[in-house]
Amino acid sequence: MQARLPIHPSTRYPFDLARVLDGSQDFRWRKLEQGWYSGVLDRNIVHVRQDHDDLEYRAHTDLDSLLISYFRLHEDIDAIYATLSSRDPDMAALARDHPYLRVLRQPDPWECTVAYICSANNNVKGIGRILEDIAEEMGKPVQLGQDIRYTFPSPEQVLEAGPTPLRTMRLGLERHSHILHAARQVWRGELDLSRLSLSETPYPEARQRLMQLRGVGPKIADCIALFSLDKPEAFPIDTHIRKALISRYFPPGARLSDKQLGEFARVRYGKYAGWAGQLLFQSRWSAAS
DNA sequence: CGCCAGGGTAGAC
DNA sequence: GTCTACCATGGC
Repeated sequence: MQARLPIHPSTRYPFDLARVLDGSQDFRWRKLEQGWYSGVLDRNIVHVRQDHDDLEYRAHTDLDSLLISYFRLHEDIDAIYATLSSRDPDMAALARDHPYLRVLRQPDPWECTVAYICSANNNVKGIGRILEDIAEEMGKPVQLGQDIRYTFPSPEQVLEAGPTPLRTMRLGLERHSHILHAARQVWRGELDLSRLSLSETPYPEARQRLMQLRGVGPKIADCIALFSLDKPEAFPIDTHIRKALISRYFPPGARLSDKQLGEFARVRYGKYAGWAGQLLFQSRWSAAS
């Protein structure tokens, strides 16, 4: 089926599909012809394209609510940017320079967890390659027209496949055992990811639970919380963010722990600190030194 | 060939 | 709490 969704119009911070998807937090989007993109969301293959203030899509079933949630089409993006800008002149400038940034709401926290376990000391291309390899090996094929993709395997599917395929994929850095361990924790119910996404589970608790997984430290826990658990105050601190914060707000050579930097960011940027962090990340190569 | 990539862990002090 | 070696692979 084909369908079309209205994009909540924002004059100041317009929606731009290509800029949202290219090099975004979600690694499995592929570019097709004529502005179409191919993705797999929650076991659905979907093609999306922007037509002015509409989002067109092709899929097997009605994905209106899924796409509205994923792209935050009904959210007041202006309000988020306005909050950040009012709190910090530096953020106002960054918002002007990067008006197309959106933190996507990824529907499957499990896939997000695996993705960011694989992000440690890796680049975007490498992360995407690992995710595709895992999906092709252990997921199920889904087809739309000539486009064949693979669903991301559930923890159960990963466990059924056993340790051998993950090992032979040579993921590096003990990633295969981290993924297997995480699959066990989730499958046994010792870690309930869907419960972490509820508002009754506050950010600090969600973060702490995630960090009980092997290969999930503070940075990766924050990525999972921000991108798939609806915790906008989560503030992932990597090497770029560390440098950006210190160069903008502290004397050169200042020594601060990541914990101190995270607290600083949440106090300074407020509830949407995570969005501020993404703006800093976007400007990582253009930032004045 | 060497260096880097959106870190995490374990062990040392 | 802070510092360090080590982890493994692909891209350039």
